[in-house]
Amino acid sequence: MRRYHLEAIENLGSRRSALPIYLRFLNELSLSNVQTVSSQDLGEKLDLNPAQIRKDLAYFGEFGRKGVGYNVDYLIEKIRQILKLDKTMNVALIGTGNLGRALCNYNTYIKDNMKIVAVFDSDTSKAGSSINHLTVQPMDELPATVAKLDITVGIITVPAPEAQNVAEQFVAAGIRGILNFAPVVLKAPRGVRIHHADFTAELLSLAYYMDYNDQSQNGSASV
Amino acid sequence: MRRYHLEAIENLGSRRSALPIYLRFLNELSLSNVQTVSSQDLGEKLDLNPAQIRKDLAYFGEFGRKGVGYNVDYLIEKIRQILKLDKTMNVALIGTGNLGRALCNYNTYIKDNMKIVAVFDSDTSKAGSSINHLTVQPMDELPATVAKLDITVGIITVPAPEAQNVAEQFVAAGIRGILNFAPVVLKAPRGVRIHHADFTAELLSLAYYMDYNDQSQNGSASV
DNA sequence: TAGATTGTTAATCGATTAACAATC
DNA sequence: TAGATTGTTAATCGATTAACAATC
Repeated sequence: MRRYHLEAIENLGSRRSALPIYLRFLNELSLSNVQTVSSQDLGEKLDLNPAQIRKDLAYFGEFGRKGVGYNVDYLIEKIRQILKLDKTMNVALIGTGNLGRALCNYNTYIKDNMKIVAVFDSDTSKAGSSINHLTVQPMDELPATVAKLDITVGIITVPAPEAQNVAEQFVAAGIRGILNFAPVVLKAPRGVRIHHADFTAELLSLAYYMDYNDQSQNGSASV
Repeated sequence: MRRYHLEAIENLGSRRSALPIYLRFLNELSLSNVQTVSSQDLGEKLDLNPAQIRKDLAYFGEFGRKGVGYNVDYLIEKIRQILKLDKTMNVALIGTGNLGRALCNYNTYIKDNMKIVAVFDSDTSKAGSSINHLTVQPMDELPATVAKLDITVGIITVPAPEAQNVAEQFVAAGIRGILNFAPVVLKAPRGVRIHHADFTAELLSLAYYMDYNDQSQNGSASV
């Protein structure tokens, strides 16, 4: 009786590696003036298999030195290059509910390379109001603003039923990547990348796993 | 030259199935008075392989009828049982920044089975202020409140450097599951389940994939 | 009955891990 | 030199998909 599949929902870290995750920890190390790190160290801290980390990095180049490890600052530089974090991207956000406003306030920059430069809401009564130095615009200004400000990324924070429609307006306006917070699976044409930031799914599965943990305490199974 | 690994960051949907995702779509169908659905239909809508969906569901029981498909309402009921969505869980949230406040306002219920019933902030000057009918409490009241209100789930919306510390306070107070929004990998003892809702990692990898799409348009590769 | 669709086995595919030669 | 740690190959493990008998 294996729990073969729901395991795949897994919390981050254990499975599926990710350069962004490495980068975050490397930045910490750099701040603490650590100069060198081994795949062993990284693996321990991030709960990953060292072989996996070496393989991930080796895929993009030879960044380490045998017998020594990885130079922290050099590795940071390389990963930033790979992830294209050098050039800043302009971001438009649609949906000025609580979550949308939170993101706008988060910082004008959400992470080093992403900057929210325009905010929209389909509710025209909201147009003209101000969020963290940005003026909320009506939807019909989207195409012109995207072109004018060279916006390449869109963030969707509208209610689920509106999300697909909003995504299509982003695509029509020429956006290349979308981060979707609405709890629906969105479709987009090839050439437009959609990432989902769906914490409601994480919450829903949490209860399941909490009980699963109960069981494993009564004897069997790992995790 | 395969992009073998970063593919794993993938947007939801394509790989790794998940009962919560099925449930969401089934609920839509139910609202539209659709009575029956096939793994084919589900697969098309959710961008998943029908065999995968059948396998996922079959693992928990025989919910379908050969030659017919799945009864929507029956399947909803079963999935809700599996995910333990029947009983409500009480949730405490720590960190009343923009994101924390957004979640509190989201609804007193965040999803059917989770209810934020207490809010904390380590900044004692914030204690006593009110967010959506909840009074912000100082951290030292956490253990007593968790016990009194039978809180089993914790949400972390503090800055990254504080997150591990906050998680440990949750654990000490007896919480069983944590949803972490801070961009760090948290450690917790066995028996405590941690899920990550890390949209910053999704954002960071977005740029990488947007360029990758460029390349695939110039000839090669799938995805 | 003929057509459809499940549940499940078998085949494929891909990802993770172990192991080790190369080398700092 | 001896010890450490990479990059990478080979072995394992697990997940995805195809295929099909069972059956509605």
